[in-house]
Amino acid sequence: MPTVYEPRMVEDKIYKFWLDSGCFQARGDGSRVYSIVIPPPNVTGSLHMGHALNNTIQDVLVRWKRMQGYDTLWLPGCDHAGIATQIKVEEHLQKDEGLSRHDIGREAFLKKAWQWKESYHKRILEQLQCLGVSCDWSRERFTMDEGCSRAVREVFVSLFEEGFIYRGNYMINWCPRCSTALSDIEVEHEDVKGTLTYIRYPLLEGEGYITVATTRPETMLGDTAVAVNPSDKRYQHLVGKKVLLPLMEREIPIIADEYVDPSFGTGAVKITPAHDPNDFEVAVRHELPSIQVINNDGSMSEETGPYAGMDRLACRQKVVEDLKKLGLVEKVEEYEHAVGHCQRCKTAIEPLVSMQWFVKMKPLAEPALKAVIDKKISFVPSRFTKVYLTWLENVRDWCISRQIWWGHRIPAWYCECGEMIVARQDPTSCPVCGSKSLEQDPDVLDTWFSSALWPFSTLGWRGKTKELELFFPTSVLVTGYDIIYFWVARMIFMSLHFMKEIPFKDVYIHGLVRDAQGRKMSKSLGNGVDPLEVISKYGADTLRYTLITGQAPGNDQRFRFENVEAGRNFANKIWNASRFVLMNLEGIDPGPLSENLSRHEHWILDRYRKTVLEVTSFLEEYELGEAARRLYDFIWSDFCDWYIELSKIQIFGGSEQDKKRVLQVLHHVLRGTLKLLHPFMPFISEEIWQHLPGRGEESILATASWPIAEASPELEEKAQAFTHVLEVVKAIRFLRGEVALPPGKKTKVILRTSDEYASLLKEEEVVLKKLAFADQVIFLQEGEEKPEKALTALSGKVEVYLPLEGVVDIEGEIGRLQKELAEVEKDLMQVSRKLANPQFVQKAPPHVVRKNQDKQEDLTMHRQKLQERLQELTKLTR
RNA sequence: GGGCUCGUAGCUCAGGGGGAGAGCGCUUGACUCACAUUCAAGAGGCCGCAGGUUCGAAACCUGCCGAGCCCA
Repeated sequence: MPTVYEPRMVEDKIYKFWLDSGCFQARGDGSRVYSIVIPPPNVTGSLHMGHALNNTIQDVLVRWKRMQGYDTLWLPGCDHAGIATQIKVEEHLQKDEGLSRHDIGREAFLKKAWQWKESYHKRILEQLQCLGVSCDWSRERFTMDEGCSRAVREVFVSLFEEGFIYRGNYMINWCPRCSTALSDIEVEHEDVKGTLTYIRYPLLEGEGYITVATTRPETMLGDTAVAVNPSDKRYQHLVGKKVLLPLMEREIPIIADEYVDPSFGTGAVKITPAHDPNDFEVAVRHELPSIQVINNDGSMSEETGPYAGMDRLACRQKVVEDLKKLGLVEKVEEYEHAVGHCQRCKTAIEPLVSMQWFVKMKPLAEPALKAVIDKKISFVPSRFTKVYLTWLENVRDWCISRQIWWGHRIPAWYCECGEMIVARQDPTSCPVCGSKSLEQDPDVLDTWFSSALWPFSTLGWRGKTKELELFFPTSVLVTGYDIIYFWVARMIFMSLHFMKEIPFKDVYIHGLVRDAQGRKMSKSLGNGVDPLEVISKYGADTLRYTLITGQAPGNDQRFRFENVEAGRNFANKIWNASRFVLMNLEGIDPGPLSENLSRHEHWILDRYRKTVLEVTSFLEEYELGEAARRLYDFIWSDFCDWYIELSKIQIFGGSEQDKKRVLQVLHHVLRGTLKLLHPFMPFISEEIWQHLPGRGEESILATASWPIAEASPELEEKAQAFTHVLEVVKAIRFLRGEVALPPGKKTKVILRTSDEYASLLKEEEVVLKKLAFADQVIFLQEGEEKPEKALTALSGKVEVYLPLEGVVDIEGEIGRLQKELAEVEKDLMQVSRKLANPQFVQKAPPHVVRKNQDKQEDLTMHRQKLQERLQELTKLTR
């Protein structure tokens, strides 16, 4: 084994080893089940850090549960990502061939899109595998594969038949660049600096005018009313009157509606039903006509007369100019307001009335709310419950038709007789008139429509498959908070409606991976870090470790290379600690632990036992970061810094029997530690495992059993004594550090203590010599005379002296001890004050009181010994 | 405007009613037979501010200030 861990020599080989063994495949043998369906990555491009985090979390959970003996299914797959992929393919087509999708036609375009899908799908698969994910590749799915498409069609037709899907002319969000409708949540609101233009609308009868304020003057061409709040005294006399709409010379009424906010602008607002969602609602209530003045491509419509054909923004300027000429612009104010932008292309959204397909949300949302309120589904962390609930409580109907080509085509046909047919099977003739001239709706469904079915469509629904029976509902969904609305909520209501069951029990929400400065990683900023580059440079285990430890549930994290290096160093530490154990185990089968263990062996076994308990319970609470950090501390500090050093005493200087016993302990602890480590760092742990003797039945770590630990007061007690020894070691090291003694320079150490500790420390003399670099340890009883020129430290009840003739600077030593004394006195004051408070003694739990009493006792003794020593040293200076 | 997160060591962040933690950085010393991607030792913090609850608050509650996110 090389002295430095080289992931590149290991990872591909190990992944292939796992695949060949079939250990990632769900068994389906009826044992207890743990299942996850992957949030399917988009086939638009390559994986980013967010994917790396998301999939690492899932892999940690799945590997852990697999080791616990569950029949685990982690079902992988990809999403066709309608608009996003279509944009990419269009760009590609334009760049390579200078053609638009309309130039080549629907069929040819779809062929290109499928080719795109094939190549990126392959890439994503490889990337996931580089990360080490333990997906069941035999069950991989794609949102547009045959089974998923069948499920989409079934769901669409069923919902239509049940009246949950309807088609109609309603206000939708239109992206002029993508030329498609979008759902409400695909619109991102951004504050934009704009203007608020105050326009005078002359009253039809008599003198005067009513002034309205608007951020979009060009839409006035489509106004069909002016509205005021019914309670607004300023305008009550005008309600029911009419104004003459300038430029258009149209008579429009002044109406009263609660929607109007009297404090906005002048308190009177223009109503443009065709281009504003709120105005649309007002128009419905007051039966106002709707005039479309902006076309789907963002140009002005025929309805606008002289403005027809102008771009909407150019028209805005022209309208204001013309109104100014007529003296109808009262004023123009600067104004900041939120403007909707297309999530995909960032173009400003145009609200339009358009013929689209919708899902009626209220009745579907209700059971989805109930399932979460009743705690059938839990969000982790729980604060995301509220995010989910408030959205669903206020949800509006979902526009699901998209005017693009890449996706599931809407299964609706229109006959020349006007009949509409929605069917599971493609119709050949009209059931009403018998005509064979049917045309399918050209639109496709919102990508999230198929994603909403993912947990059951991938398991074979609507067939009654064994997979559905065994693995549904799934155990947990792991995803980011950014798609709670898009995906989580929709999966829940679709599943409740069609499966009559929740899709998953827990929803584990993680944060975003940001750059080192805390900015969102994005293509336009160019600050993204490619997970594959990190993997090729540092190894997949290191990346996984970095992402997992950088994470607290639900919180964003920054990706910093300092942390990556820490992870790399950790991997190397594990590698070398294992190398040490394996080198010494060469040719030896250690067998089970022996009965007669030394104190420090009990100590490491106790530390290990606690680590097992803590790591396991952290995992149970989805505290993956804490679990990994806990393991880090155990491996680096307890196992490497202390125990391996201790074990060298017997390995290099003990009897054969001692050596064998130590190797048993080393082997036992390493074996268990590799298991604990495996979910987090699967490659390195498996590679070492394959070198480990005495694996028994457990030839593959990925399917080895998860360690079990129990409370053990006896072990704990035995281990406890050893911590005193370690304290003395630390005290000696501290004193050596004070005078910068190099480790090679051995010293004499004098310990003065009561009998009880003296016998413990005498028994552990070798340990003291080894770890504290001492060549001689002298024990003095209490009362025996102390050394004069020596450094002093206190470790509990043990006085530690380092007699260093010629090195000891008495003045310096006095100064140091005085500083320490001040500290001790400060602490002692605090504790004493606490204990002097009768309320504290009375009300605080007994163990806390006891603790403080002990502390007071220790500090008092400490103070006394410091004072004595200071006196002695002061005498020497005279 | 409503909701949520965050404010802890120089930096990045864990933690969380009863002795302030990690990694990196810094200082000192060391190529000691697993590892210099290392080892040993150390310095460094009114835990954002102000009230409240409590025997006890960095933690819980309220308000404020600052950073960010989501929704309208």
